[in-house]
Amino acid sequence: MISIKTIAEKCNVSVATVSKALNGHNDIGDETRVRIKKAADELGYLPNAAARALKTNRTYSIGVLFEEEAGCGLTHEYFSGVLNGLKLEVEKNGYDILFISSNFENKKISYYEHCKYRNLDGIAIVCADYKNKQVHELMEGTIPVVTIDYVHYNCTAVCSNNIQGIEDLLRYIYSKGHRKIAYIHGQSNSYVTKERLASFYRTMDSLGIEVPDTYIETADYIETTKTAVCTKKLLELPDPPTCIIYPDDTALLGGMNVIKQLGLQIPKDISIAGYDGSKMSQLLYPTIATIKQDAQRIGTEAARRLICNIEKPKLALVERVIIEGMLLTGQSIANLEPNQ
Amino acid sequence: MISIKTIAEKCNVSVATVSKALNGHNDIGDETRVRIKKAADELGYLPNAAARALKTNRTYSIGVLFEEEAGCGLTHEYFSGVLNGLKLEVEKNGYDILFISSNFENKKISYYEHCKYRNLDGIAIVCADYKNKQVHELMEGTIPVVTIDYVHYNCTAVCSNNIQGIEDLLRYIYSKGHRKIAYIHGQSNSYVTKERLASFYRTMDSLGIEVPDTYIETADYIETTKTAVCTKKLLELPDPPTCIIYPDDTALLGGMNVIKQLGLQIPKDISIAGYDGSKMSQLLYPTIATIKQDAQRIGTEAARRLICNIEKPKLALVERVIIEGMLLTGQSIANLEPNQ
DNA sequence: TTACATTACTTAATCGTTTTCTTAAGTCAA
DNA sequence: TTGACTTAAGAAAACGATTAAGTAATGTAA
Repeated sequence: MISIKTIAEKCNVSVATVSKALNGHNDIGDETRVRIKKAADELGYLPNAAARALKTNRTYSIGVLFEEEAGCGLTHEYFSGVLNGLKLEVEKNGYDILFISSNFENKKISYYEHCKYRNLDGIAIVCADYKNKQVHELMEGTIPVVTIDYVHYNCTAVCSNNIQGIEDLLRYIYSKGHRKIAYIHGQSNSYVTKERLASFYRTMDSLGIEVPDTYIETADYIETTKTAVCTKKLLELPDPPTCIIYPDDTALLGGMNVIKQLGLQIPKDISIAGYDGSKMSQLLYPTIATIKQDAQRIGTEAARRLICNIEKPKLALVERVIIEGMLLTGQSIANLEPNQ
Repeated sequence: MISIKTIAEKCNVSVATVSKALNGHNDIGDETRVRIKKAADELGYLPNAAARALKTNRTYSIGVLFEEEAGCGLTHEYFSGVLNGLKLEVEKNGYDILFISSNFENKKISYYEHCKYRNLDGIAIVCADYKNKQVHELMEGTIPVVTIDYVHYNCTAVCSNNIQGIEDLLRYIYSKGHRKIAYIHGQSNSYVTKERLASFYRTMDSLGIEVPDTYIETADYIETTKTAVCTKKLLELPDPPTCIIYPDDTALLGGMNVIKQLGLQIPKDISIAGYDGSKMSQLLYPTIATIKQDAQRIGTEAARRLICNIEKPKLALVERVIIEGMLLTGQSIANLEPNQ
């Protein structure tokens, strides 16, 4: 293995000189520095990450927490988009990404312990169960953390603008003449759901529309069984809605199928909208009204803030970054006011 | 920081004794071992990964190559399924996953150099551009490698059974009475495509059906524009097919839309089939005939073989593992022989 | 009793870096 | 000439673990 020592011998200098030359210290003569750098190149020298980490307490690796509860996780287009953005930005800055697990040798340890053991420079929590105490231990520890779509007093957070997203979607639907709008929202305990639901009520309120309780249902994200049931229920109401908003584009499919099975047409008989702006939503027929979340950008931004907090601890800040989504109108919302 | 030294002082023994006690060497007395382990637990001791790696040349981390060329990559359900399986199995064995990039500090280095620098114990190539010389450098190096859906003389490979997959799909379509079957296949340079296409011709041959060249088209995976064009072209042939097989479930959507726009019904007027068995394919209306690839299992199996090769180099083997897919018949294939 | 094993430890070297403290040589002003 | 300063390099300790080699205390066989 080519080490600093090999170079030192070749150049007839000490290892200290080599180290300093390669790290750009200014107490090395120009001629010597050039000679050493040339030798390092020729020998194909690469520093040993472990040795460096041991000495400097910096690993240049970022831990990513990506828990997949209930089939969610890596296979979700939104989260993998975030991860992708994160990865690109982190790598651009010379860091690597390591997944945080709660295993160590044959036994279980906490996420935080795992991070300490691996000496991670920073942590990005992309997808996690925030009811898990271990996740809070992580956020309250001493390693810089950035959270995605979740706010904690001790961590920088990057969030999709769910409030604006729902408002935009709703105002668009309203502009097409809809007044009877139902909302099947996601699991009610999540941060994201709370924002979206509150924004739904606020926007409806500001539009002067009272929402009957029968128009609000709960279903899981991604899951289609429950949305199918809810859709049926909504359509069979004495005064059914003219438009249904789903938790996300995937969950929407459950409703879409029921609608087709009932022999109804979208958007002629019933309008529908999703959330996420998944690739698929724009490939369906008709294309779906939805809010495209800028997943990649959320990842990039999270990486940037995190690295900044790592490298300039004096300037470190607990920030709140909001990333705007974009309305995709699609063809799934009927125009109820042809005179407009 | 709690180190082996802290424990040694607390127990009045040398650091060597602590190290050996914790690592289960047998030249430590029972009473001492128990005392040391207890102290380690009480102090919340965790070994320093860097120090250990430096001394032992083992990092307990597995590099994953996951290149996203052209929007593919992490957001693809198949690949992220593989990654998920890989992650779970690797973690169960006390390893962590690190993404391999080609960055180091501010400059570019090769994947292989990156792996050497990080001292990775093994490498899983999940999604890569095999025309890239760097990928071959990786496969031909001295670090154990497992490849997914690609075979190289120097690496263990875990592949989805594409040959059987296409055969199963085709025989099912045949059994429903179809004889005029078109195949829009993926990019022709890939290993997977070659297998599928060959299997298509072989199966048709063994069924005694001659395939007109006009029934074979090329499109990209995931991409819908080209499949839309091809579908139109196929349907306008003087003697159009009764069934079209698409590169994958996503690319199929492009064709599906064209079909609907032409006012045709699936499967009454035209039958279609996909590949992958994506979640979405079974949520569409009608549900799609497709081959479900066992992505998670492919990941698990890859991890298992890789770790085996790492830990027992004497038994290390270049293996070829084939993972079977499963036919999902769906409702998208018309029954042309009602008497059957 | 001697010689040799066995047991249960300790000593010390080592992995590849970084960094503080020295040191030697050269420069320059008084 | 002397002392102070600057520059360019080296020596050595340190990071936290592992491990080969050494050592004392005990047991045991001839």
